[in-house]
Amino acid sequence: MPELPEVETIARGVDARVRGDQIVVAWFGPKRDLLKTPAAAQVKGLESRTIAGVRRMGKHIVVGLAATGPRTARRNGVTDQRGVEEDAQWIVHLGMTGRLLVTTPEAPVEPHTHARLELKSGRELRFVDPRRFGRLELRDLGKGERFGAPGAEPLAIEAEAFAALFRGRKLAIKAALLNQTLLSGVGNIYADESLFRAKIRPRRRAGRLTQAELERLRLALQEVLQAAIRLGGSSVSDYVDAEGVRGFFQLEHRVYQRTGEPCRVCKTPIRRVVVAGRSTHYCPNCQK
DNA sequence: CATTTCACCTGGTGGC
DNA sequence: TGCCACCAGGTGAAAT
Repeated sequence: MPELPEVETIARGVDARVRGDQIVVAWFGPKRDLLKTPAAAQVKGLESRTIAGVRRMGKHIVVGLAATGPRTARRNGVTDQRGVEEDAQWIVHLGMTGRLLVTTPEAPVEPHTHARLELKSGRELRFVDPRRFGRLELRDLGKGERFGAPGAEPLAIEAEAFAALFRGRKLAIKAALLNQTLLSGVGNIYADESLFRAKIRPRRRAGRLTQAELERLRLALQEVLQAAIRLGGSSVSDYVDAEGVRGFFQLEHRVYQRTGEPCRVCKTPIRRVVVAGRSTHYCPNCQK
């Protein structure tokens, strides 16, 4: 479900609600296939630590953790942030159906709730994921386990570096956009939407795109991701942010899941094909 | 090494 | 209503 804009929206929302809070109790459910770090080690790394901040890296949510010391003690309900130094990271990947929610401990526990972090403020951070394609991991920075997304950051990459990613590659440009070791954060929706806006067919070989096409693609990708972040992401079925609010970018989709509907530019019916094993939508007239 | 295919899961939808 | 096929925002392991 979540690609870069959805993960960014969630990370910002969670950060605003839990930054500076302290984890009192960490609980993990019986389904352990989604734990990359054993539950006991995650509990140990989380309990009594302070949340230094929450941010996005690629499609991952990085929860920065710091030792709770006198400098982070809460005074008058406000946490003093001075001296908070991240010494561990809780890495959350949402997979297809994962959600990270800030609730109260009394809120009904939804089915497929796999983790609950009870916070000192009275809030609770929950991870819910029906399909269990998500992953939870604890990294100890003291052991040099700092998390780094493998691919380039799509919102920051510049023209030359972007072009270099695809040089000499024979695979379809759509498949290349989905490869997280090249770019981290692009998924099925934004691959299709950026290719439409750049007027490039998804099955074109990546290495055959011209310099001009690659630059159109980079700018289209950055624009579509930024626009989606502004609208809180795309809610195709059940995506919601940290507060349970849906995004609105699905209203701006020009090809994704619009098979057979008229192109918003030229009225040609949108076509669906399978590329890299994923549904791929494009306008056969606008995209060359 | 590069690229493709498939398995991993649950749940919703639409056809019969 | 039930049953079944198919589809879904992702990604890693296995095969080619």
